[in-house]
Amino acid sequence: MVSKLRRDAAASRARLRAAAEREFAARGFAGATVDRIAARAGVTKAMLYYHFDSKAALYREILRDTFGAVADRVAEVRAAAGPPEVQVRGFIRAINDTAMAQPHFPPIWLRELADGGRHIDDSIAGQLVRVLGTLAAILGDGRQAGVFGPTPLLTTQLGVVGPLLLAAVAEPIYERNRSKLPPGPAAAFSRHAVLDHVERATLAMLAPTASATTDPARRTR
Amino acid sequence: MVSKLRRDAAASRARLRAAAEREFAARGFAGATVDRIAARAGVTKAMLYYHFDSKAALYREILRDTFGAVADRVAEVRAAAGPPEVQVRGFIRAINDTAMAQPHFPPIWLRELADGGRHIDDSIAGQLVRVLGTLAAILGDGRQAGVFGPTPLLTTQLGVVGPLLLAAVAEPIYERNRSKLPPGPAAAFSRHAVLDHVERATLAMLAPTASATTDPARRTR
DNA sequence: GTCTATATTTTGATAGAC
DNA sequence: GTCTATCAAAATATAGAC
Repeated sequence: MVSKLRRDAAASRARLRAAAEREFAARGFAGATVDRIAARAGVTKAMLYYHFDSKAALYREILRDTFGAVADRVAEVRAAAGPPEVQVRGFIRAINDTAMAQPHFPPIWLRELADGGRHIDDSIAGQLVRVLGTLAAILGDGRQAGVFGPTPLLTTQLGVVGPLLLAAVAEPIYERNRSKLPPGPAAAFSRHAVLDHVERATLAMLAPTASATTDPARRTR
Repeated sequence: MVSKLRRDAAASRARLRAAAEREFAARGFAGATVDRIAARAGVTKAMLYYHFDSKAALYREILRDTFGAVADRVAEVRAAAGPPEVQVRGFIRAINDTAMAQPHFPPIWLRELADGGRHIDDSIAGQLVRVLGTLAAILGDGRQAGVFGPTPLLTTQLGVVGPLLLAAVAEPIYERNRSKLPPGPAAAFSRHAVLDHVERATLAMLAPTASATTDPARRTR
């Protein structure tokens, strides 16, 4: 019966993980309560402390796995090689796909940024650096191939994740307040349109002729 | 001595307001405590409850005033008239200026979005609608003048505020982890560069030739 | 592995003196 | 207007039975 017990234990743990992802996404670390997480998972609070050391440890495990999944996805994009423009598109789509497939990801990332990265330990930071490192490698390729100009790494990342993350969390708010918004097709909302805008804006910024995307005050060319 | 008392009372209230802005920005509504707000303000918790009805009421007052200030600023941009492109630049700079002048604004807005707008009452929503209405008017002008194409209002807004807000909250995180980031000028960070990117990307999207910024699946032209 | 019951701390909010 | 002292609710975490 060990296998039975193991399966059940794994199931409880998985249910707690999923419940915690939803709770942390909806209310943030401070706003979440272990009571609600356990209730959402259909188990008791004591079970949560059997499977996880603490509320903070559970939260950090989610951060680590989520950013790790993003890092893995963008690493696959880079491993598939291809022209730099295609890899940049792949990077953008990897972020967007993750945001779509794991709805807890955008609100949790936004809150963590607003928190100044309070819960980011070394292993979580390592995943974030992996993501940034992959983007840097893609941009470096493009620069060497002459298809990209001087590449402002962090501006590029913010230009990608900013609109994509905000679109994810703003969508339900827009829907809920549709009556208050100006009517007509101009105010229609589509995450696909945001993704499209990000792709165009990013590739335009990276084009060799767009030299002014660097701060004029410190241009070195 | 009424004036003396009044001045002191106003000073306490102002100190509490400022302390609350910092506390809510750093920790969010749920993470903030009235004890810390009072301590930061140099008064006691009882004073906080003398000047404000509750923690939530204090928070909502800050939301209302902050978004109201943004709405006022963009309204000034529009009132100054000028060509649509200039007004769009002015809109973007108004958001950026507010983020620079009131550091609590970006983290609070990001958290409120991640929260699904939980604390947004009707009067706060009214300020947000004012901002969006002003942007819609600017884009409408440009469309009528033929200098803008079909104008996706919400995509435009997200393309503007996404990178600007994220740049504001990410700056200290980048600074703190500079050693972990790839070295060299490519990884240098500049909020001015982000602002510059947002201006270019937004105006490029609005150009009449950029018809594909609308979701292809629902293009109606 | 899972539960009930409980200990402990923190926190929002108030009473009452000055 | 401002403070000290305190209450009551909520929340993290654990003990101990099954």
